[in-house]
Amino acid sequence: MATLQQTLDGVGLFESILKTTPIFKNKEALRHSYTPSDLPHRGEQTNRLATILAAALRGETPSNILIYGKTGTGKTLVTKFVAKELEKTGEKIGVPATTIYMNCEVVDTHYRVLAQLANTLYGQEVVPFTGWPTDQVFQAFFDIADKKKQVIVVIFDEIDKIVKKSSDEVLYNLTRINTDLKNARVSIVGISNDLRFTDFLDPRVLSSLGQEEIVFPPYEADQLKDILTQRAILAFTDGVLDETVIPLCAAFAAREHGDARRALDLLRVAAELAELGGADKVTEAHVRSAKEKIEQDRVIEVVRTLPSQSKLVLYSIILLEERGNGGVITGDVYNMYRELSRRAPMDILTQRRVSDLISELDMLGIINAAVISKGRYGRTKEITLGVPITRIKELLEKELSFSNSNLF
DNA sequence: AATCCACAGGAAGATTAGGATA
DNA sequence: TATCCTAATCTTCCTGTGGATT
Repeated sequence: MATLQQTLDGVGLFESILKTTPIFKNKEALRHSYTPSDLPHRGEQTNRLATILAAALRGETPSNILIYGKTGTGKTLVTKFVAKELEKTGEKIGVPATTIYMNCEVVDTHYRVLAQLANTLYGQEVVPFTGWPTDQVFQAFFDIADKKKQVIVVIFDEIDKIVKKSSDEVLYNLTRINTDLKNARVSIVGISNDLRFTDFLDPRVLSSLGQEEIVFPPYEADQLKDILTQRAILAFTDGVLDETVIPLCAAFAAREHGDARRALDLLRVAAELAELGGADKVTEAHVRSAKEKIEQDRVIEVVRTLPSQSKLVLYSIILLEERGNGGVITGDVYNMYRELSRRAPMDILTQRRVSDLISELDMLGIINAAVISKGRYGRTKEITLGVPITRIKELLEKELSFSNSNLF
């Protein structure tokens, strides 16, 4: 230890960092994936879910369940928690209950769902990523499932994704599978962010899937405060948080549909900023900068994943805004856009389409586009940028020149 | 009051990409 | 593997319109 200390003193780089008390004790406790042993303000939902699934332990088939709630309301956490408890208890009392968790953002096709189910039950890669006919995969899953008497609880997280991306056919098959199974029983838990996603569902699937429904309401500000306090005790060294920090994080997150993830992110990023700046306490100012940073990162990410035509439209708007002779309107943007795509060269879209792209950028919150009338001089959209441009401009120049170098 | 700009934004058809199906 | 389907993207053509100007 002494030699290490000497080395550091010699280099001097880490000196100041080591002198201050570290802010984090255990950063893991702030991650989304961290499962605390106690879930504040979700007792009611936990109990409902456990009560329904308890049927599995009595050897009956639990009702299928649909769980609704916006992002960061604890749906996934509660479900995973209950699922784990169910397996644990099942093992203890000798009633086999298997739970399979699946995130439909990743596992998003009919084939992949069945392959994942089969492979989890076999405990190894029996079904390859691709290649088999879908009904053969279904048969493989069916066979392994029915080998022994057991209840299989399949959890579809973000179930709305799979319905939108492919179809509800898998769900239909799974809801009917119990009539053919001799030993095993399958029940389904669907988790959805989208409250209206049942509109897209086949009514036959819906009636079977929605036997029970559990709603997770957004957290109130003081509930968020409790959650943050619970995590903060684990995550931080005592006394590094100003007392205004947690209430402020909670208030910001409550304003955005009571998202606990957002609240935790704010707290974590604020503390990281404090650490980076060499501060020994996290203050209100850090929370405010954290809010800005998170927002910027979000925008950067959105811009990065934009289709290239939209990027070019956005770049045109930025150039015009910088030039700064008054309000930017659709016609100007289109002329600039056409000039740029001609030079690129890229396909040139019609003004009608570009107008829609501008509206989409508006929806994403990157720009503000308001329809105004300039009287004799027509009706148009007046466009202003909704976010600071420097980082976006750099990003766009990098990405657009990657595909061609004639633009700049 | 009438005109008319510069688009907005709806409808419908064409084109295209990627997944489903045989 | 080929081709069939579907949903998303894009075009063409269109009607509608707030208000400064005449």
